[in-house]
Amino acid sequence: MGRLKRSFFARESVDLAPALIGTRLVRRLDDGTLLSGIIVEVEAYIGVKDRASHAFGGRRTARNQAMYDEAGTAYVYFTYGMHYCMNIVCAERGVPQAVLLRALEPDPASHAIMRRYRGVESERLLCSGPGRLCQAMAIDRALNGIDLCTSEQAWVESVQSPAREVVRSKRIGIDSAGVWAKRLLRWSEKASRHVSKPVDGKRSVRAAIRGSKNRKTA
DNA sequence: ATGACGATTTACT
DNA sequence: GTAAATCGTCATA
Repeated sequence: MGRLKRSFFARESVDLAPALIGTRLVRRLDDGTLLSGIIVEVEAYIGVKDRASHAFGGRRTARNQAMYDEAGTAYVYFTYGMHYCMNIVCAERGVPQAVLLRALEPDPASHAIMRRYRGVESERLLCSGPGRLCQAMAIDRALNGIDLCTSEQAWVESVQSPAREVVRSKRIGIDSAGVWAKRLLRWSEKASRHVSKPVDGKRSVRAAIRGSKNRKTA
């Protein structure tokens, strides 16, 4: 359906994050190829108070400057020397809030190309993680700072579909953020098998199988 | 100029 | 479960 407008993104990250679940991220390559997927997992980064945010304490650097731009701006950064992560900037200009896109349910028409970009066969592993989804969607530094409300390279669309059950949990990979590591600022579609990590308190299928085996042999 | 580290992923025990 | 991969970024000097 239609591209989401700036008014959709212009709100607090804790409000935007759950609203993004079930919408569609679309990427248009230079040759016109379209790649897309339904957003099934996101995290909110609350701003200067948020120890886990790149903008903690009001930090403003060459890397995170996009976080201070207007709502609907893409904030893409490089991390661990090999992966990209994509955020959607929100709130008002000058207020560094953003929502990290952590997982997509890839649309079937995109599977073949995503498999090539990712180098894996498993559909489940195509977009189930912030670095994975960027690799699958060919999202890199070049998209940092683009306006998702007007860009021809990437945008977000509303989707008509049955209500998706959304669950909250703790954010991933920010254990060193003190009390902020415990806040429930991650949202994911409960039924999705394309989420990057199981929600708190739920073991992965693999862990459950291993657990039952150990129980029998104990 | 330098060193520690990361909003991750992958392979392996 | 643990560890390696791999390099830009940021704080400190």
